[in-house]
Amino acid sequence: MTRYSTLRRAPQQKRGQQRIDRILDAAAQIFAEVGYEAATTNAIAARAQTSIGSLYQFFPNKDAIVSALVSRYVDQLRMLYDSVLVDQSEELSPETAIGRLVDGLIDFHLTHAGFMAIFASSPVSEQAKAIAQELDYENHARGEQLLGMFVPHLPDKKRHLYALISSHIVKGLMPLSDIQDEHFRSAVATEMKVVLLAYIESIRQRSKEDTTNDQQE
Amino acid sequence: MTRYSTLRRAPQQKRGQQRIDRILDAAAQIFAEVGYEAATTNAIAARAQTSIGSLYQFFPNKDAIVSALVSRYVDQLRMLYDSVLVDQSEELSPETAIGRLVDGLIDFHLTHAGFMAIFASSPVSEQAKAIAQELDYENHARGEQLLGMFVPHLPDKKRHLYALISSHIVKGLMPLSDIQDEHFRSAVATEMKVVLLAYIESIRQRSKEDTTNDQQE
DNA sequence: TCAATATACGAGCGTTTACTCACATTGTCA
DNA sequence: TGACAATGTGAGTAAACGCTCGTATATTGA
Repeated sequence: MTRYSTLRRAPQQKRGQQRIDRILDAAAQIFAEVGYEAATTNAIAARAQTSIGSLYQFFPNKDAIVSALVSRYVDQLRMLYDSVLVDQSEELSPETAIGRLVDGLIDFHLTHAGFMAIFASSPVSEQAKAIAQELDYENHARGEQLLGMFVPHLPDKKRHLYALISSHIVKGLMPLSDIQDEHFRSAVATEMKVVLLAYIESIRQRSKEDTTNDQQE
Repeated sequence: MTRYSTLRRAPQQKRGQQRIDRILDAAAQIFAEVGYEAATTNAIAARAQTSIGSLYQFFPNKDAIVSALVSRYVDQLRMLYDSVLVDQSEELSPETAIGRLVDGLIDFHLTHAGFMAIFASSPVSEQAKAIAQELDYENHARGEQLLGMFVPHLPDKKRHLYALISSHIVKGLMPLSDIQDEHFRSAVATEMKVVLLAYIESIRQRSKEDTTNDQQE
């Protein structure tokens, strides 16, 4: 249920919707190939086998195209998290949860390879930046959720910080899984899990020490 | 000893060199403020209190300005690593080495705040991209060097992978130290050290298991 | 079938921007 | 001091690009 809040006009007929989809697919490709600034609206229209006029029939400007695209991805990411975390029956061990999550995220990034690489941190428009933050926020919020499960009784502030760190670790490692061969990618996946689990373990350790100290005072 | 291999003409007089420096400083500011694409050469010249003509007297094009800038930073980064790692008398513990390194890197990023954030991963030109990879390479190579000290007898391939992971963890966490307040920044620094040390510990552990298994066979 | 609405088209307008060039000023060295 | 080189200047040029608008075609509903 991607929101086209940024559309100039909602499509009324089937061909309108199809054209929008084609434009978005083409845009994703071209952004991935040359980056946001260098991607011309004319090139996007051409790739989508339509005219520049048709493009602007639906999208008020270049920004709106990126926004719609990112919106699409945020939705997919949300679904990914839900499928990994929610539909499981009862208690997950950190190992299996992190394992599934990392595999899922790598797969996600692989599917949208180029675009994510370009977009993740380049200086696109304000509008798009705001929507992109949803993506970061989603990762962070889910991280907090998981941490809450694995390390109970963490003060809010600490849980917030730890989740922020974890999500940025993942963000930093993701690009590694985009480029290289299958074998290398699975090695990266393993390391990503190791890092996160080791970090969680250290959080647990420190949390235990804190409560011990509290009791002493 | 920043290389101006990209200059159109090497400055012969003092004022030429000064102008180049002013232009680079101005460029760093403007890139940080608005990003690479949106930064106009005219704006850079204006900020440097010079004319657009003078700018193009030395720099053949916009790319060359970024390249020179990045070159500058790579050199500074190299010096940072040397000061942290080399001039120490004998054996460093992982704790102190990582501690110094993280503090140094955060300080480095803070000094060049905006520019790094913009540049680190945005789709600038080919020329600049190549030089930026030097930066990544420097981080990776130094990571390998450190790992070699802390965990001897690691196969080259593994040391390579582990260093790659470590450098990308740092890269991912760096942006967190740019934005927020002093207190938050030091918390991030602490976590960064914890993560890296925990990761190194897990590498040590696994390396030990490997050799044990080898002996069993 | 016909009118009304939705969609499609692309030449071209207006603006922005990297970069040039003809000329002015300053520094160097005999 | 004079002459040559180095540096400085900014109006102007050419190209690129986002986007409009007048017009043509397809779809829908009655």
